[in-house]
Amino acid sequence: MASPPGPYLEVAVAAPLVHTLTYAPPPGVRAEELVPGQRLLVPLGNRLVTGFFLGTTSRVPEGVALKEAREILDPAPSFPETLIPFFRWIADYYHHPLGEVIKTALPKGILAKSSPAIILSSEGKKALEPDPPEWLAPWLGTCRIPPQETKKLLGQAARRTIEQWKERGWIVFRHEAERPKIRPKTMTWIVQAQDDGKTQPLKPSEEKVLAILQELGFPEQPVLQREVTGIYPYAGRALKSLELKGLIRREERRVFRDPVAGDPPPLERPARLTPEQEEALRVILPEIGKRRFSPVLLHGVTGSGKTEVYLRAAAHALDQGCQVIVLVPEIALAAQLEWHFVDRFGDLVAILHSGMSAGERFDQWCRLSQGEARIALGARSAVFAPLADVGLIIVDEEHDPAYKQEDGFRYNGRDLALLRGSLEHACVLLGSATPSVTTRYRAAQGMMKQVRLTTRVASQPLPRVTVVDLKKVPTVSGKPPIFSPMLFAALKENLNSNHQSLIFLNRRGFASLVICRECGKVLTCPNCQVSLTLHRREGLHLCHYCGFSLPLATLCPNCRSTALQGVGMGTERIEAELKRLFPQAMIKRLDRDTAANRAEYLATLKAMHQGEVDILVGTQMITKGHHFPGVTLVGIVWADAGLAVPDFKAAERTFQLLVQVTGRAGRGEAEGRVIIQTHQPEHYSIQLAQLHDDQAFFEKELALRKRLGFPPFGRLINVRFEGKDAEAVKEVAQAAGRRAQREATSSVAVLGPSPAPLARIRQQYRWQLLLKGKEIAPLHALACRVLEQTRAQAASSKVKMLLDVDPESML
DNA sequence: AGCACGCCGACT
DNA sequence: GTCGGCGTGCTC
Repeated sequence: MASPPGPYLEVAVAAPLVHTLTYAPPPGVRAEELVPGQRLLVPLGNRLVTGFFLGTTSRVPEGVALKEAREILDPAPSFPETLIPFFRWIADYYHHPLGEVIKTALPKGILAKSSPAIILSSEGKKALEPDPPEWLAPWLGTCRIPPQETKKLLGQAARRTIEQWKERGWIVFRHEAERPKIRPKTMTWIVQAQDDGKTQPLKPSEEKVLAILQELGFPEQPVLQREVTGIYPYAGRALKSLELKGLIRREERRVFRDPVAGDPPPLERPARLTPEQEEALRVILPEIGKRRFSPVLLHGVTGSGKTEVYLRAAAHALDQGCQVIVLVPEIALAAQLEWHFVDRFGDLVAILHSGMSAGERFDQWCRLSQGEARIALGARSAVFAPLADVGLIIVDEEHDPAYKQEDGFRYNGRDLALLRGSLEHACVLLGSATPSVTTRYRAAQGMMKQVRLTTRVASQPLPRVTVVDLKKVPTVSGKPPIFSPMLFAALKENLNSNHQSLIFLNRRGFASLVICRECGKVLTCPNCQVSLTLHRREGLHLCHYCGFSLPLATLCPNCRSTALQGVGMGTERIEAELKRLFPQAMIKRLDRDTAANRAEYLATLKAMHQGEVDILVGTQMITKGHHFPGVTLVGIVWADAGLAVPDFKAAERTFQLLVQVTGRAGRGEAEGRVIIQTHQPEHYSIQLAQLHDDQAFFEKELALRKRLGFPPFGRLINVRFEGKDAEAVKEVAQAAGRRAQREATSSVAVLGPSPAPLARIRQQYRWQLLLKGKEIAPLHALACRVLEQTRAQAASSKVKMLLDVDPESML
């Protein structure tokens, strides 16, 4: 069959294909009529899948039998054309198939698939009609077995029979596209019809419905069909006949499901800005609407009024005719900013986050595409919002590790915000009280502008911070107590004076790390400066970056002491201990486990706000964004827990967390107090957090990173290996490691392979191979070659290989 | 991913 | 001799 003349369509399908595919336009459609971003139904193998039209092309790849696209799925594109270069860049950078990138970017559930239906041919009908098998009888009339039933039959004994019939030509399989599950929600309105002058007799039910309509204000006002059926449940039929008689007209109108339940609480709108806020806006506003890439760091201490700066910047962008994207690290935090934006901008805001139903998300997406909403607010995936003229992208708490997606395609929302800003010539405003080392470095190097907010809005003083050395706390039965005498006394005092307390455990760590009871140091790798993990079974302390190990029975490399001790602790244990110590107190816990139940989570927050909770125990979750004016004491149980994570960002995270959690104390009238318990009071991240000296921390950390070649002075790609068979994973990882070593150049260092810090998750064994180098390009090249060379071996032993570009965490 | 093709053990 | 297991490789 001769191919129709070009141009052809370049299409990305949602399958793990490295290249895009080329199709001929659907029958009767010219390529020029299609709009990039439009969804098409295309044949792929012998099924039909959704494809995204990216643009026309005049060339058909060699040796390819061109197929026709089947149909256009919707008249308007799913995303603006401006996003296509963004998607292409991402696919390339994160080594992820383009179609899958697009699939991830779009709201779930809009991808159409196809499944086979059995169609009976006329010979088949003739042959089978006299004596059909029982299961066929219901379908003989229509000669079609719908896909759902077909699927069932193919899984049964009937399968063989069906295949024989197919060979005889009695049946054929026809692939039918399934309608995507998520569709616009519409409601039916009853509106006045054009009067054609004819009158027809009415049935009693029709009379009744007309009377109800009149009562509801018809025909002056349109009436919702649902209202009518609410009064008279059988109105549907009558309405249909009334429409046929030309007395009314029914209209389907699009409605948007509203994700913001209820009205926002009344929020303060400051009449006047602080001088620092004004100064910040003097810098930021001119960068917006200029249609040029302009990254700005907004470095403001907790409580300094960053939100108001965001709101004014967004308002300015709207005035300039631009659209705005606001990213927040996670939903728990989104709620706060969400209220502020909805309060200020109303329906112009579309909320996109994972806590919403697929239908709601889809609606919000459509409101943005159609220009009805002009501000997209949500977690990291909101960076893909379908806006054609973005003038401002705000990234709140830009340092937050939650911006990194840790499964599937591992992108970083903050980095993509910067990329999108540069591709679409927008201002990108990165806000944080504790900016990441990389961002601060960029600002210091003049790669982005920087503005600072150094004073709290209500000019509360920063709280008094005390550090308690856990090494000097007497042990109870050989183990250190959870609460030092000082923290215990402070908690007791706070309870007596009816103030609230926060107890915080930075538990990114896990039980299997080793601390020296003499000097407080955690065993670390001399090559990578990350902590060693205790592997009791193998009898080793192991580095999860480079594979360095020490024997189980080792002396502390720092002080030669034998007093090495495994440590581990969790919020649950702390809660139990608190309940034992203060049986009369109201104690609540907030962490990933308890927050899984949203109702319970909100109830705890509410009780906290109303002052009913005496002590709140939690993980990082409680450090973020919450404003608890009643809290006067913050206790950090084990500040160095996070330092024990085998991760080059451990010190940075610890510092950020301590500063953030410290900011929770004393936001009301009473002065705040913070007690930091730690085995390592001399560690710079703890000392400098105590002093609130982020400049000193930045400089110290930067010097360290420079020496070790970690970001921002170098780049990382982590090659991960996963599989059910521990031996196979190890073998594949080691084979890949040998290849990488062989190919390593002066510009790439190969660390490992080594078992991943949490070597087994959900029955999957995991190893990793870390590539480190000054530039990303050679890392990419090496990673690709190693993947390519190892692919066959990995596939045959069922080991999955994944790339994590710019890893945020090594867990 | 999904699906067909293809090449070896246990059944009528 | 067939049925059916899942390794291998491709999809415009």
